[in-house]
Amino acid sequence: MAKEKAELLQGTLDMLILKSLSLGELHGYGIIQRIRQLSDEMLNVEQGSLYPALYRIEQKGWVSARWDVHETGREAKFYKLTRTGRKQLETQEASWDRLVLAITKVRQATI
Amino acid sequence: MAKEKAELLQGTLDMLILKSLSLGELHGYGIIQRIRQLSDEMLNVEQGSLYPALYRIEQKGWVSARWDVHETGREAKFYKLTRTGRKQLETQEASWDRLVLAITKVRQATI
DNA sequence: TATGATGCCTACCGACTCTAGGTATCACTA
DNA sequence: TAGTGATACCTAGAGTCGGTAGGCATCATA
Repeated sequence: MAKEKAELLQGTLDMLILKSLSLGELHGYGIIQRIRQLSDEMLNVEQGSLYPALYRIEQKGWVSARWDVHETGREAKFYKLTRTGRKQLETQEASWDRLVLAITKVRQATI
Repeated sequence: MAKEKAELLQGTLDMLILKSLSLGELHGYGIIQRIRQLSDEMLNVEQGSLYPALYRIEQKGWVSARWDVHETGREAKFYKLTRTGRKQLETQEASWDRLVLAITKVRQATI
């Protein structure tokens, strides 16, 4: 991982994928680019992390996939958020917020 | 895990332990209590998570340990942040801040 | 022609947290 | 006095997940 890239914590990748798909259908490689772009280059998801994650997420029914050809003429596998996936995204965002809040409390402690 | 407890993400436990020790020497069981208390009961560290984590952290030289008797008359193993540990805490807090910032950016995206 | 970007995938590793057990002491209560 | 819950330590094993490293194909560009 490049020196300036923030490393992902286990459990955050799913949320990032779901979030990027909530903005519209995307193929795998595009998810990586979207996350990198939206995070101002701070987050770099490795392909070896993404594809297994997509598989897991699809198994859980949070996304649906189909092969298609995009405007450049290349084939790619497009993923789309399902209704369940959208709910899951909300759940994960809420958990994230709780965790950030809790950790903030601990860090503010000065006793 | 109780329904209202936020689950820990892998990688956050070290920071919480180091932070709680930065407020003063503590024994293992006390670390759990301090984290729970400081987080307003939102974070509950399991013993099976804590003790191995303390061992790892001690191996890395971030804390030093000694057996002692505390005011209640009971024996306990007291942990103290080392200079290296304090540096590590700063590093981990900075990483955490970067990650939170990056994820916030992604989540704010609306395209 | 070759290199880099795009696009997909898998196998294996390493790190970490949790569950579930075990042991012992102490205070309190039925 | 027997039992229970809190305090205090520990370990083994399982499961999850992200990263590394590899492979393959296409396309544009140098």
